[in-house]
Amino acid sequence: MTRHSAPNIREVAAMAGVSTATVSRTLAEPNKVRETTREKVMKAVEALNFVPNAQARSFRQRSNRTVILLVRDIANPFYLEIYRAVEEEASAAGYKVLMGDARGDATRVANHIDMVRERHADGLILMIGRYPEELVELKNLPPIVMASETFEGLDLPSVKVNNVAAAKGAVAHLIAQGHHAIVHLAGPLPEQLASDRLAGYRTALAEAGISFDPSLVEAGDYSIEAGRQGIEALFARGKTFSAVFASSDQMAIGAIAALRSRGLSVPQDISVIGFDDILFANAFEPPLSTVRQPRRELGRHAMRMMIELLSGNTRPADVLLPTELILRGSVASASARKAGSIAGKRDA
Amino acid sequence: MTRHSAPNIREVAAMAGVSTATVSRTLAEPNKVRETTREKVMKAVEALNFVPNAQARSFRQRSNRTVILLVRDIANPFYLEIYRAVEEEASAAGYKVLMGDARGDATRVANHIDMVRERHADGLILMIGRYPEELVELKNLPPIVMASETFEGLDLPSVKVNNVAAAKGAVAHLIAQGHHAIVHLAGPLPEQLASDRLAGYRTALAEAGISFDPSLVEAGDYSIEAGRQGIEALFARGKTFSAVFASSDQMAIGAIAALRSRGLSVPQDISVIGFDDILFANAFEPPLSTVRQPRRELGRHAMRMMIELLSGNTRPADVLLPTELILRGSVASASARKAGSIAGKRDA
DNA sequence: TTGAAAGCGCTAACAT
DNA sequence: ATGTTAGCGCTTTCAA
Repeated sequence: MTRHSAPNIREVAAMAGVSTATVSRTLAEPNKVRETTREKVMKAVEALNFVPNAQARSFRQRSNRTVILLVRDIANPFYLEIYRAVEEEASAAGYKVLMGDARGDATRVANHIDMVRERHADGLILMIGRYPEELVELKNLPPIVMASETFEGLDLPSVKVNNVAAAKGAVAHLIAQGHHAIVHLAGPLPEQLASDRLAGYRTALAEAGISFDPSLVEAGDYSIEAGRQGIEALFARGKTFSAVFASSDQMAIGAIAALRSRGLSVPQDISVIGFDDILFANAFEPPLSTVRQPRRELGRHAMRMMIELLSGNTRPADVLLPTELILRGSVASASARKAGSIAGKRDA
Repeated sequence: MTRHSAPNIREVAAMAGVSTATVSRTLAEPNKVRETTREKVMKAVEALNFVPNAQARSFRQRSNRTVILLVRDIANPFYLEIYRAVEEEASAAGYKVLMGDARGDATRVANHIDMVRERHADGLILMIGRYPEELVELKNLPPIVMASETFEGLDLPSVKVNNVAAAKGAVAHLIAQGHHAIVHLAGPLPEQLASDRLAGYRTALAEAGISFDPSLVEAGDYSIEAGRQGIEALFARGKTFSAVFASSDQMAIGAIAALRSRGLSVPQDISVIGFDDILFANAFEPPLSTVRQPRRELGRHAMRMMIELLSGNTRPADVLLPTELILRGSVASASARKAGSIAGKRDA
């Protein structure tokens, strides 16, 4: 005689000769039951191959220990390491992580917010740049933590890097190498993240006494394709420049591909700095100079803040993480540029 | 007077002056209630801002319309497009997708299997190469669909490409270009996927009358780093070769980086073909020749098969998808190689 | 077409 | 230390 439906807690209790409460306790807090009882229960659990129904539990407890990590674009490798860190931190605390892909589509964002309202998940870690309309009408916001990006004028707990300073540092490096006509491949303006990096770019120029030329700025969605298109647009407008500061490694890679297809090489003709330091940055040719974000820390903090938000009632403190300018082969000095080709250097 | 807890179906029923059953029906099957009733109910729903509790619903219905997509390594962009397709197909059918990362770690796989046993999810789409021990003891397997990879000796519904034929085609192309000493950067042997591609490689050699040299094969986990290490290992053993067939684009990219750091250039000195056609393949320098997998179709089929498995009781038919050899700049003919610049000193 | 009522499987007061 | 019991919010027979 074979069982076909999963056993429930009552059957275990019956077999062990105890109440369902005792079975529940044995499984949840084993040290709160007498050892002999625990043994009886565990024997029944194993005999019946009992697996507690998590749905019933989370229904009862009104929490399913699941959070949604909603990212701007899941195809950007930048988010993967963040996901990993979030997931590690989460599973250590008994949480699950659902990764969602916004793809710049408002309805997709709305769907994920609904999942929280419907209690599919307890909270939302947001890595998107635009404030979702759906949240406006909600009187009680669900538990939300912002990671990497923030919305202007909305006070949500956040963890991010100092984008203004990071961008300024990257551009200052280009200027120090003798570059003056520097393109900025920005994120989608006027989002906060994109604006911050643009501000850093402008500050670096200003401090070097270089006047800001808005026509050297192209906005895009951080994708390879956006980088390609940004460069094409500049050429189409007849702009000349000797360096590019891109707001993502993907855009930098797209930009380099576009430059190459115009017969320009990097860094001999044009220097390029990206942002993020994705895994591919170092394997790329030339190895990409970039602003490294501490993704692991970003993810860990985001999840920790979420747990804090979910368990306590305190609003977690905002966190600002440091960046690091990683110099590889995609930048050459403007003078070397005139002198000729410079071989790129790669990390171990 | 502000509400602080979410309203439940009973409050809606009370306000609308109907039973909870009617509210439930209005929301689930609106055409089964009289229009006037429907209007009353909807008015109450809106007044109270009622959002049905999905946890209670799935608890009651014993299904939460969630499937887990468990991938080998979430850092490999190959899986992202698959995820997208799975997610699209899923959300069209009212399903959610949870993406899990196996990272070659058995306990991580076990955790995800437990999630299904605990009814956190209804089914499992597996994109991993090793049969999880945990499944052996289970008498009733949870609903599982294999995508891209399969386990030998276990009959699970699967969707994948013809790896033998695809690998054979890629290697045959290298041979046609005059290459004889061809390295194969394989996946983790003896997994099915890795074995199939190795078989294709061997078949192509055999058909060209080239004898198989096992020391030209290096196994790895499809990562950039694995590609790099594979090439280093070959050099360490003093092997010479003029072409590389890698079992993933990531390995191909790692291989090219390693070759470059040895002063060898691609394709002038060494030709390289990858597998997958990830987004970066085309932006890379040189643009990577590769075997394109129909990721979108792979994902769509996997999810459709899962829905079929979950709703019907039929075992979905296996699906075999075609691949396409994409020729870009990373392959040159062996004769052009002799004519052109030889930076490599290793192979005389 | 609608309502009454019985749970789904579990946990957490409260009682013993 | 253990048992009793009352639900969590919803769906779904079954009856009316």
